[in-house]
Amino acid sequence: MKIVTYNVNGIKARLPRLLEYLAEQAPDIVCLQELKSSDETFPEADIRAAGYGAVWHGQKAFNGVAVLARGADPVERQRGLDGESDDDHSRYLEAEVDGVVVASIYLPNGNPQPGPKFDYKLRWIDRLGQRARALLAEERPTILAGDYNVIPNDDDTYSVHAMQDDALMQPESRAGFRAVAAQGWTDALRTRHPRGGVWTFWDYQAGAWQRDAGFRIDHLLLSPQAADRLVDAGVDKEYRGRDKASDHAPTWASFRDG
DNA sequence: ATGGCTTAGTTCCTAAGA
Repeated sequence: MKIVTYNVNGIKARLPRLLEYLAEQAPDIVCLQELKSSDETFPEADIRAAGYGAVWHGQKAFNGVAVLARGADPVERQRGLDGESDDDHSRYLEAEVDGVVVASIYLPNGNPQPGPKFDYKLRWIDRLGQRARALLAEERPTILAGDYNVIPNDDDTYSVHAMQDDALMQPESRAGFRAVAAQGWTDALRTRHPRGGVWTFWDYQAGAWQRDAGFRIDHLLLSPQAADRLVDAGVDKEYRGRDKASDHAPTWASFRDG
């Protein structure tokens, strides 16, 4: 089983790329972020025609997350996180597919920092941690996949210097991410690339792709029951270089059948 | 770099992203 997290940066603009990816890689489960589409304009028919069922949590222009499953309809478990009743951002969608619990996560960017957007980011990480703890208690194969907007380690970026003031790698952002992981989650990419140097995002600006000036912010966190089945993990980097690509590349983990 | 692209909506400019 191959599960992918893919920040598409606009599902309408990216639909040809997404359908191409589904056809070429045939992933079993895909967690999408940054749909930038309302619920009403989500391209359900195109995705279904490609052989995938879907659940989605949209929002006009910004944010938006979805879970796709090949040859199956994901069963929604929860949309949004508890703990902040006036939070109207579509950033969390949890579903069950074929006995596996999956969440598609779009953690707030948090720039500029310091400031209210950074404070929201840190609160959101805490709220995610509370949900993650409840999920661990279920003792099931569970995967929290998404754009965490956190660079976990210094070797997860092309340049610590260039990113040192960015919300993505502030000590508080890293501490929040590590606190969630330390509950008992396994960072799938890190187990396969323990010395870092693997990127999932390359900025559109300043020739970042051409210079390979990227960093790792898209992560798959695995419950112990999922980690036990982990076979491999990586980044489908080639898709970042294609015409009209997202600034993120599809990031994946593969599993033995349970 | 207070922003070099890219996306979407209020479109022929502004806001947001990371």
